[in-house]
Amino acid sequence: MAARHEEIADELRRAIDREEYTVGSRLPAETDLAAHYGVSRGTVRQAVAALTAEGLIGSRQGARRVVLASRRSQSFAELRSFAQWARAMGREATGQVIAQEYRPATAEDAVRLQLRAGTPVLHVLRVRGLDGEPVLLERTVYADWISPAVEPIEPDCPSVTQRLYDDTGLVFAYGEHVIDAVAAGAQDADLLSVRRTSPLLRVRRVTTTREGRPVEWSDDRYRSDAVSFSVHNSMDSNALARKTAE
Amino acid sequence: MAARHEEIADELRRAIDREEYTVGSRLPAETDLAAHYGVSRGTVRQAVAALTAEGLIGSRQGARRVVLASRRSQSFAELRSFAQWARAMGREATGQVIAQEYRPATAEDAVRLQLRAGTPVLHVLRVRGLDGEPVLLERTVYADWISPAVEPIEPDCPSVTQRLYDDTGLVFAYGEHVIDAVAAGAQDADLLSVRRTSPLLRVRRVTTTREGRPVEWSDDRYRSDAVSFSVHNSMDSNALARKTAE
DNA sequence: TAGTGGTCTAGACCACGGC
DNA sequence: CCGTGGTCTAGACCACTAC
Repeated sequence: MAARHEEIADELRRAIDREEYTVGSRLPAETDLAAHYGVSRGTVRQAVAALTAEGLIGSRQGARRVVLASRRSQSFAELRSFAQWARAMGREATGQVIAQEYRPATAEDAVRLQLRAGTPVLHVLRVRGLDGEPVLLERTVYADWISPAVEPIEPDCPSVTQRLYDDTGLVFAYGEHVIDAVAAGAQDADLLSVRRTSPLLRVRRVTTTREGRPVEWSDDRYRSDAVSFSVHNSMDSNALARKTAE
Repeated sequence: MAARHEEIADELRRAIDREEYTVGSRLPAETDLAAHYGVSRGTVRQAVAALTAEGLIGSRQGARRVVLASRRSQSFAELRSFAQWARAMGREATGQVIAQEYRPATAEDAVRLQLRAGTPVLHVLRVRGLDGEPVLLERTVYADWISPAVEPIEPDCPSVTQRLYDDTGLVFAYGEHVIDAVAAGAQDADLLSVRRTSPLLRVRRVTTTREGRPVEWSDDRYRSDAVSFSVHNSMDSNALARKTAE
């Protein structure tokens, strides 16, 4: 099933969550772990590399690895899908399509989705909520080749990601996010039940397939009193960068 | 000097930047790269793993690696330091301390900086700008053990990170960022030259040493018309997570 | 079916850290 | 000094892709 190094990484993560290894304490040496799990040192190194990338443990040449944190950051799957993220928190995701229509791709659409300008693309305006409370307004544009699979989905489908996976086998694999803050406009305020000019957290994102083919791009606006983003950085995974406005 | 796998990773990054390998094209097979660079397959794999974590290339078992992007995301050093980030963009970073004083650590300070409540900690309010235009308001609290090195720094020092490295050898290695949006308060508006209630991008962050010891924590507020954040995700480095407000 | 990446092994040497 | 992690090698087998 899963690779041996993944099993070992999981066991170590669980041990840290159980506080068998407490924050600040040292992990056993690579050779000891290798002996304990009956694998070679290389396999152990694959496992601990995953935890290091997650920021769970730190390492310095010559010294034992140190446990840095116990709470795992959310998984990639939870990031990709609003519904999966909600479920992981024990809350119920809701969704409601407000408007849905085909429009010819603008120049911007064409660049972001890597298709020809004028190609009909599907625009969807969707409000999403946690336990019924609206927290997110999504303005999404789907590429022409995936639109036929999106169009027939029921307006109140709680997880579009899951539906697309079930129907087409599509897995969202890579994404680029640009995060800033905007004042709520009239439509934003109305649909999110906040006052006009309230600060909203805006995330503009492009989602692609595992092969790098763009699937959708979206302007997401979150109620900032309800949702925030958390980014963890380490020397190994430098995923966050500041950007100036164009 | 640098490890061989890092040299190879650098060469591949440059080749992609030069568009020797264009977006969408395939990288040579691992065995070919190994032969070309005169190293073993394992070393090549270390190199391409770095590019994969950066989101530059994608891979699927059985198929050649594919080039996904050409522009590299900013380096970790640029993220950690406002001045280094500005310089990388060809702009000049400015800074001005507005207020600086010692206060006893609150319970929150004590938890975030892992020290005892009541310990005197250094609070610094600093405005930072790009080419003279204010874009960022930093409210930073420094741990007691680093405060003596921070206190004597000139109020208009453009790079505190660089000064601390020069003076004490301290390297910021890990950080946790929570990002949301807030409306500008009276002081925010005044110091950033924006109207009250303007949306600001807020980043609350904790910086630690490589060993995981907290150095400082800060409430940073960016003018959202001037700065945004960009996050790249891949299956390998899941650094971004949504968070609900507590 | 041949090629390719994913996984794993069993060694080796070096640089750094802690005692 | 000895233990540890960082690096590297030269092989092996398997699962999956592309043709």
